[in-house]
Amino acid sequence: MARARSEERRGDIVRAALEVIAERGYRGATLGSVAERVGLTQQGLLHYFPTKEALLVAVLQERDRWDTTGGRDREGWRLDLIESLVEYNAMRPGIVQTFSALLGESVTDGHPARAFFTERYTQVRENMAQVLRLEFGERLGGGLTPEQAAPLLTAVMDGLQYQWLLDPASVDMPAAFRDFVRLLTGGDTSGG
Amino acid sequence: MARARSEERRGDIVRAALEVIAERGYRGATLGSVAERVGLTQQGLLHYFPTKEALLVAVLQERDRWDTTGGRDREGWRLDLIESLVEYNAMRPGIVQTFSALLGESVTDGHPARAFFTERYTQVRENMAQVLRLEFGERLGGGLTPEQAAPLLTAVMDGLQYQWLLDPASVDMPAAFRDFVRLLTGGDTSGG
DNA sequence: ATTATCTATAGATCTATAGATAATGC
DNA sequence: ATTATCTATAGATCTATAGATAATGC
Repeated sequence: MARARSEERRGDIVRAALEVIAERGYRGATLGSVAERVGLTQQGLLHYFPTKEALLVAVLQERDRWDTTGGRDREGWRLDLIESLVEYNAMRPGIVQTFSALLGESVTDGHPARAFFTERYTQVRENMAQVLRLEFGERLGGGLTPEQAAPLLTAVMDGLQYQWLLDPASVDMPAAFRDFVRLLTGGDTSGG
Repeated sequence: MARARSEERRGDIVRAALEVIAERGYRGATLGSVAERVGLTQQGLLHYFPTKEALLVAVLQERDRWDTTGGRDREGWRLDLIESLVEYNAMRPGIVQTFSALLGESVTDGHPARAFFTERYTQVRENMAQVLRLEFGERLGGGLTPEQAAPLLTAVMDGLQYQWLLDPASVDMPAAFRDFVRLLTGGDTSGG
């Protein structure tokens, strides 16, 4: 019972942290504001996560559960599932904002999420290359190899997220992503 | 004399701010650390920029001078100049880091750079569409219109910057960008 | 015993204001 | 007069530690 109650509490705290980080970034997020959101004092929160960085680690692990694109054991990805993921993301601006803010911060010197993102992107590029190879073989549109296309596919996903977060009315993220996939897979070149 | 000296000082301060923001982001950048870098006290710096936000505004204006891709009066851009810009960026990780960190932060609620980036991306997409139209007409690879391709081109530039900043040894940013341009312009599809 | 929370608080910072001092430019 | 800087400091925060209190689980 106690264990289960405790795990629940930790989950609540991580969810609150996701929200606060979306609103203010990790540096701007205070333990007090996360604690308040779950009805605890700041010191009460530290009982569950002994430091602010420990809470960040839990948040990053949550990301891996939520979006397994970077997962090592995910062989089952196909390009249309990635399109679906982008569509799903378009319905969850909060969570997209959390991780876009974290990615942005992570490039600063010595940021505690830096190693996480570096490793994650290495893995994501490998997985994307594998997905592309399995689905389209050695050559894609423009004569690109899967390894050449993988960082582009990844970049488009991230870059579109920023444009979309800044101006959702002007950027149709899923449609733009599908446009890119069409381009990549050497879709119709003739035009309408 | 005094005017000239003062402008110099302001320029020094903005350059120092670019560095500190690259290292810690805007929220993490303190006026004291910027001031120290130019040999002033924090209060001395406030003589030139009365608030932290005023300094940020100057930093964002500096971006517009440095990278005029978003400029309203830039009709002279061509795709190969944008490729050159990416190559140039690859030699300036510091400045790329500054603006990647700022972009990441800017998606958080009420961030003082948010309006700047929102407007800037609207302008950048328009400029990119114009460049693509002038150079390649109404249809690009995959049958995309210039307006469809513009957000993708923009997204690839930004997305590649994050991957490159996190792991410069693994991501050849200029080469990847050229790959994308080749893809976009319907380059060789036959493969090697 | 262990777990969950709280109050109190140390120790660091941070931005911004007030007001002094010295130098420069009419 | 104006400009450039400085010292002093108010007023807010922030993270993390110490230690108390109450409840839960052997």
